[in-house]
Formats: sequence, C-alpha cells, structure tokens
Amino acid sequence: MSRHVQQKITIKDIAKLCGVSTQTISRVINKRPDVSPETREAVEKAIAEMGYRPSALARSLVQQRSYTLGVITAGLKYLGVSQTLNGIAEQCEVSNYALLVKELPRFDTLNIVPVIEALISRHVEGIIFAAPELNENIKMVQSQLPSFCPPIIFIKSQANPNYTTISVDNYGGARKAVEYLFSVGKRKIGLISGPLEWLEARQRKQGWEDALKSVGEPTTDRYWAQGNWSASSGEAAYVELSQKYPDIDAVFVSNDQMALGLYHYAHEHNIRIPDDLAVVGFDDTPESAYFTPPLTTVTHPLGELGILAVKTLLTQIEGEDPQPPVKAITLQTQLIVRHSTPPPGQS
Amino acid sequence: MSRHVQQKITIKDIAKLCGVSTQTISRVINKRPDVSPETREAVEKAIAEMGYRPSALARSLVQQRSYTLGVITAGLKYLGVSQTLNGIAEQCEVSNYALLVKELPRFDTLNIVPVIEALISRHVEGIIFAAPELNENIKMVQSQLPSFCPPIIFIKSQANPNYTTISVDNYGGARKAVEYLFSVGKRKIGLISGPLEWLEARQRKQGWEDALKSVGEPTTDRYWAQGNWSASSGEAAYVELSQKYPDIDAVFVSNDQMALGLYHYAHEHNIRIPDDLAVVGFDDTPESAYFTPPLTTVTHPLGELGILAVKTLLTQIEGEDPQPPVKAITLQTQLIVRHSTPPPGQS
DNA sequence: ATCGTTCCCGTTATCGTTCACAAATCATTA
DNA sequence: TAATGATTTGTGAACGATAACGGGAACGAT
Repeated sequence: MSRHVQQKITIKDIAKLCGVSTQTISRVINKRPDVSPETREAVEKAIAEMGYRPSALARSLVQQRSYTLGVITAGLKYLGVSQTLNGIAEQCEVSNYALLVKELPRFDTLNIVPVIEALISRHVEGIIFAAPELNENIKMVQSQLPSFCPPIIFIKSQANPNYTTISVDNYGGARKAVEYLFSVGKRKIGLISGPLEWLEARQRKQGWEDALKSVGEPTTDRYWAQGNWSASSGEAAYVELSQKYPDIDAVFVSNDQMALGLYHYAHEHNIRIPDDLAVVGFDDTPESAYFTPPLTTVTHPLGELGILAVKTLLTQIEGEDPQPPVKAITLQTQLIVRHSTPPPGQS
Repeated sequence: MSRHVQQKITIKDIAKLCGVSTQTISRVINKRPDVSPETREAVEKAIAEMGYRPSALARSLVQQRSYTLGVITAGLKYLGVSQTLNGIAEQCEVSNYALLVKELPRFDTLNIVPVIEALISRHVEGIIFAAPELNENIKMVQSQLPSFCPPIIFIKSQANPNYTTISVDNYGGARKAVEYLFSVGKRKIGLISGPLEWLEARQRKQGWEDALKSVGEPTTDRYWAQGNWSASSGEAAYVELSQKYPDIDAVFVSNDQMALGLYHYAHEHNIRIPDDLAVVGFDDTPESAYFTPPLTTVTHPLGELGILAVKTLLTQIEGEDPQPPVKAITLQTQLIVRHSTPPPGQS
C-alpha cells in the first residue's frame, strides 16, 4: 500500500546540506539567539529551498507537550453544538493549539473510554467535553475517567465539586422569559420543554415553575408538554397543551425551533400571536428575528461557551498550579423582546 | 509551569514489571501471534493494572503513519459547514482515523500556508478543504500547496484536472426549481442569489438563467437581486425585486434563510404565497418544512458530502496507487415540493 | 602570558514505540 | 545423537526532534 510517504525532509537533511549539526538547525527553527547571523541565514535559506517543515510529532514526543486539545461532541449537525465548536476552534487558532475532534455516535453514549483513550494516546493536553448532559451520562463519564487524565472541562453540565464546568444560565433565562410574560398581563403561561433527560430542559422547566410560583400562579404540573427540540415536536406539544388547557394565553418554548412548529400550527388555526397567544423561545437563532411575527427569545451564548472553555483550559494547562481550582462558570442570558409578545409595560 | 505530565506509564514500565523486553509488550499490544499465551496474559494484566495506554504519537513517528486526517473549514457556525463537518467526523470515527480541525478566520482567507503547514507538521495523511469557493481562493490555495503535500480533496469547489473535488449539483438543483415554477404556470420568475463571489451562488444563478432560456423566457439580467445568504438580505433583495419588477410572480431563492426573510416581508404586506408569489428555496433545512407556508426547496446533501470526502480520501491513502486518479464527484439534489408553490400539474 | 567571558556550535542521550534481525528454547525427525 | 524446524523472546537501530552539557574560538582584562 502506498503511504505517499514522499521521502520527508528532516532536520538531518538540512543539517547535512548546511554542513552543521542538527542542533544548530533546531536552534534556528526555534529562533534561539545563539546562532551566528550567517549560519542562521544559510539555514533559513536551505529550509525554504527544501520546503522543510519541522515535525510537530517528534517535537511533542521529546518535549512532552503536544499543544493539542481534544473536544468530544455529540450532535454536531445541530446548530447549537456546532456554534460551540466554532468558538472552541476559533480560540484554539488564536491560542495556537491544534484541535482534535471526536464525535460521539449518540447523545447518550455511555462508554466513552475508547474516546478518551484515543485522545490521551495522542497526548492532548486538555479535553473539552461538549456533549450535552442527559440521563446520567456525565456521571458515567466522570466515573470512567482514567486515573491519569489531562485537565477536562465539562460544557453545559451541572456544577460539580471535582470538575470545572461552564454552562449557560438556563434557569435564569427561563425565569426572565416567564416573568416577562407575566409582566405583560399573561396569566396562563404554558411550557413546551425539551426532553427531560436533558439537563438543560430540566433547568428551563424549573425556571418556568419557579417564576410562576413566585408570582402566585403555581403550575402543579399542569400547562406543560414535552417536545424533543424539533419543530414538529413543538407543534405536537402545543396541540396537546391547547386541548388540555384551552385558556392558555402564553407559552414559553424551550427552543426556537419548537416555537417555529408552534407558529406553524397557530397560523393554520388563526391563532393570533401575541394577542391570543404570546410566545417566547430560547436560543435566539438568527432566523428567529424573521419569524412571523419576530420571536421574543432568550439569548444563548454558545460560541462564548466554547471560547471560554478553551481559555479556561489553557490557564489550567499553562498555569503554575499543578492542581488548579475547580471552577463552575455560568454565562448569563438575555431576553430579546420582539413581536411574539406584547411590548413591555402593557398589561 | 506545570505540564500535568503525570509520570506517564510507558511500554518500558510494563516490560520491567513483567520481566520481558519492550518488544514483547509491543507484540501483545498489536495482537501479534508470536507470544506465548502465558506471557500474553501476564502482560495484559499488567497493562490493565497500570492503566497503560500506548502513545499514538510515538507509534506515528516510527511507523510513518498517523491515522489522522485534517479538515480546513470556514464558517463553522453556519449550519451548512457544520453539517458537512458532522459527516466528516462521523466517517472518521467509523474508519478509525483521528480528525484535526482548522478553522479559517474568514471565508476568503487567502494565505493558508500556515494552516496547511500546521496540518503537515502533525503528519496528517490527508486533507479535506471544506471552505466554500469564493473569489479565487481555491486557485490561491492550490498554487500555495507545498510540493510535498498529502492527498487533498476540495469540497464544493469547481472540478479541476489536478485535484479531486466533491460537490453538489447546484446548477441542476436550480434548474429543477425554476422548471417546476414554470410548469405550474409562473412566468415572471425572479432570482434572489447569494453573493456572486461564491461559486455556489454563481452555479445556482446559471441554473436559473438556463432554465428560463430553455423555456423561451430569457432574463437578460433582469428579475435578479443579490443577497448575502442571511434572512435580512433576503428580505431586502425581495424589496428590490418587487419594486423593479412589480409583475414578478415567483422567486427562486438561493437558500432557505433568505426565503425566510422574504416570507417575513410577504406576511407584512399581505402577499399571498403561493398565489401571488411562489417561492422555492435551497438547502432543505429542517425548519423549512415549518415555515408558513411550508417551503418548497431543494435538498442539499451536506452530510453526505463529508462522508464521501472521507471515504474518497481514504481510498486514496490506503490504495495501491501512489498517484490515484483525480475524480470530480457531483452529488445530486432533489426538489421537495411543499406549499410555497402551487401543486404539480396546476397551471 | 594567563585567565575569564561571551559567543557559537557539536555530542550524546532521550522521548515511546516499532522494525529487522538474531538468539534462545523446545519439540520433532532422520 | 545431531540436525532441523517451529515457537518464543531479546537486541540494537531507527523515527525526528530537543535538552543538557561541553568545548573551542575570539576577545579584553589582569
């Protein structure tokens, strides 16, 4: 089998060509001061002419540093995950680290040992676990981590005394959404949640519950239906809600796509938004501003999440402290009021 | 600075522990037959107990094979790119290759030498260039490729005698869309294109032009406005079209998001879709089925694109032929008729 | 003339693994 | 009995680079 091995040019070739030792070449490559200007120039010329590229692999081996991070994702094809990955990738470029991506076959893949091992065997210096927390997957992962594991950060998962986590304030975002609906006079505020296996879905649900409780309209498990994040499930969930609770006058929908499904149904059945039914989404996808009517929604700083994960990881890796403190970072959300809800102050 | 070097366990530690040579350990790891059952068992036990993981780095170095692919992307935060990346990542997992991701700072980054070098220095065995073709970027890239470069595949770029390309039949998809609009009685069929710097935008525009020409309704550069793929630009482009050509009765919009922008305007101005204005999009995003009315659109097999890229690359890498033939693969699209156009047969 | 610096460069060992080959052990056959 | 073969194991070099150390040359100062 041809490996396209293409007779690599190594540091030795350059050394021979220049009539100096490999060490001198190494010094030039690494821009060390102790090389005479003439030698340096000659070496640089040879490097350029031969098209020599130092091997990061060999360097990693001897230096015991790979300048590589690993990220574990699931559901890359969905917008949320990929936006976070985008943040991670961008920050890696900025910080000059390479990025190794492992995609899990499913959201709730439990046996991640081979995945972690693949990363460790490639000497990543840190790992970002960017698959969503659902069921007990994170616990499983944590229990499976090998004893010698590089620093690892969990994105979007519950704070934990042993591991650094970076998440979005789903709870607060949901509360803001519901409190706003209340402030504009809505009283029968339903919830279309994501699948409750998902931590994010539970957190948003809790925000909805607590918001209503705090204004004296407890839900007692009513006015609630569950979707699976997809538009079609959002539509189905609303059908369920409107049948069970015909007096519903607002819905907090756990993501924008399900809200779109709801819109679809509303348009077909002449339900006026926001007059008959106010709607608040979650995620602030770029499209949501162009729904009809434009969707009031909660921002979800997915890209920042990734950027911050890399930055945090790098401070751990490059920091002095061999046992850096565990942090639990939470990013705040923001309510974007558009026209699927009455304007502020109205009630 | 702490590197968390964590006194790695190496093959030597295991060898010492078992009282055999490292070579024997290597044989066990690689499941070679020439080890006695007892030794093998003892070694396996030691490996498990010590939590030893072979170093893929060291292995890559000596074997001159890294089992790693590199992918160069731009605009990961957009759904299209990330779906392709998803396909690539999935197929890499299946084929047991690692994946190194480099994200370009901009779509039209011209100097990609450092990016390619970063990949080569990490000994990737193949490269997938998955940034869209716009302006002359691909030519630039190709002219910059170092003489010793692993096999490279260009996704979504023009066929080329020197490099393997994998693309989607944008032209054919556009033709199908326009021909369908014509077949249901629309005659003044406009185009909202993407930025013409993008090859994909040009190809779709060409499909629109040729389709109209072939039915005797040449456009002579009329009935056309340009957007930038975003919903807001789609809205603006339609405003322009409808003012210049008030008799317009259909639009082929180059992606679903711009179509959403158009919808937004249409709803606000009581333009009935499809009666007053038929609309066809492109991409078949999951949301498009939940637009009001559900959008007729053209499928865009982005995930397949990635899967195929990896498979093709691997046959080149693992194949016998040191100079595998250049291929130009084109994936077909499909028109999905929903309710933003009249049903078939009507005219 | 001797010494100490500074500057420049080379030597040797090392990172963790595999390859090619050699050597040892044991059983089998002439 | 010795030779043959099969099985199992070890040895040294190599992959491509860097770290640590040492040595020679040139210089000024004593």
